[in-house]
Amino acid sequence: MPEKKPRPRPPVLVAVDLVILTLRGSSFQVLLIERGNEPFRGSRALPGGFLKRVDEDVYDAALRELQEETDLDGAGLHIEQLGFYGKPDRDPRGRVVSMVYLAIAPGLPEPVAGTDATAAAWTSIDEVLSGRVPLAFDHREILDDAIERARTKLEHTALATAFCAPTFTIAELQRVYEAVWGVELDPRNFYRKVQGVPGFIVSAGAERRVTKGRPARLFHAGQATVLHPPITRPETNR
Amino acid sequence: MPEKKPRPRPPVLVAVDLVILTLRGSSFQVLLIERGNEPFRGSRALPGGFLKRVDEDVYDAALRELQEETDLDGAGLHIEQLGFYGKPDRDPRGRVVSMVYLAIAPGLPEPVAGTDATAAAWTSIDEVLSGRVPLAFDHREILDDAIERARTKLEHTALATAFCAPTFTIAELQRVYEAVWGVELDPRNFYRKVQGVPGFIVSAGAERRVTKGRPARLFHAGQATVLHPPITRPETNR
DNA sequence: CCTTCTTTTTGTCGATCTGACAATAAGAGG
DNA sequence: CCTCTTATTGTCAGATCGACAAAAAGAAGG
Repeated sequence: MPEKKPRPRPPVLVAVDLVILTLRGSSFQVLLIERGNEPFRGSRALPGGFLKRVDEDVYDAALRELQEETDLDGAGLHIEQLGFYGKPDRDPRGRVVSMVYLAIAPGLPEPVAGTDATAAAWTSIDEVLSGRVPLAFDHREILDDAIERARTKLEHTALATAFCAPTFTIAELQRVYEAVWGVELDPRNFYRKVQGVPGFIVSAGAERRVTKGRPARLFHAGQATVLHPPITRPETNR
Repeated sequence: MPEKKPRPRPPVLVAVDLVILTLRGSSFQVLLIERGNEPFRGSRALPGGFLKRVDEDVYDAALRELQEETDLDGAGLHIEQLGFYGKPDRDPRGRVVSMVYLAIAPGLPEPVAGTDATAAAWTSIDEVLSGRVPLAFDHREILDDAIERARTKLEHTALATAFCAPTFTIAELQRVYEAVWGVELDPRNFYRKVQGVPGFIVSAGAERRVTKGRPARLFHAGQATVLHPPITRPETNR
């Protein structure tokens, strides 16, 4: 916080960016836009923008960007701070500090085309991590941080339920862990383990939903945010 | 990230604040300054300030503030991002967004008096949490987040070693957990558990250091950053 | 030197948890 | 009714955990 007599404050621009992760089928995906302006015109980038009014809350700005890019209103959607990115040379246009939020959404239909010349599209995480889809600015680094955060929080928080619809089966929850961690889990042990965590998932009546085999019970997210005991990630995969 | 034609950008100031936590004896403490200027003149606050130059890295600014307030040069010291705080009304002087870092230091001697009319002092966490020491701005909220972060990270990262000198005993490490969590732990089980985590602590020769009872072996931090298995917090204490 | 006290380190034991994997249950589709 | 697929319940040996005993290694005092 400030002290001293009024000094000239460096002109720094504050941006708000979003990493929106989802699961479509068994594919771990992120929402990217195609930039319509320089710099990095034509490149993929994370959705985001600057504060609109001087009194706009940073969190509200994130919700606004979210709604501009997707048709999500943020209700029931998981949003948390990821961090800030403020290297002096990260934007060639000048000094820009980005406040980045991480949002987790259940599998959604095709994204809405953005306002102007921007087109939003779900992109496979693998496509980005392999380098086939290069990202503008330092957004690759930001995405790496977001993925690492999601992988870690899956272990000891109820974050996995944010990838699921309001009601889901245990097998669907397992697919979240498998897709985000990139591993295969034993359904029997996963079933037992998940049910053993108090407050993680609660039965949603005796309902059922069908695909091919035996009908599965439906659950919804419990009130627990931290998992005791945690769902541990197999050590073979990092 | 930005799009569109050049628009007027809201004048937002970027501040950098620090939560510096340490352990002095068995007391969990935070470094606070006494504000020498309005607003909140005379109140306690977290150390921090604005970027000095337009091309100053945010992280470098945090290191600079750290050195101005303590005589630490950041070497061997744990520093991580805590988050950003950007509510529109958090600073009566105008729109200020704070980027906050969390620093963990081993028990240090008395802090250095700050530059101008500011005095830095270690303050017991309990004094602040109980409300006996009110903080300026939204710094109470920031400190709450920092403490929560430290408590959680103690469980599954090697953060506890950042509270210790380069070389330490297992009993000293235990005191870190006990002070930060506010619990008592069984020395026998703690000893066994800590040694069972690969890469957490490594023996520092057959050295020893004395107080009263049997001499203890010395260790230093291993290369592990995440703990497998984690050091679980007793459920009695939250 | 011997006894007492303190703190560290090594064990022990039963309850619990975990991972590998068998077996059963409940439909769908012929 | 038979087969195929997926969900759910069991089983079992090895690992882990919390509570607690016991041994080890000095310091302090007589």
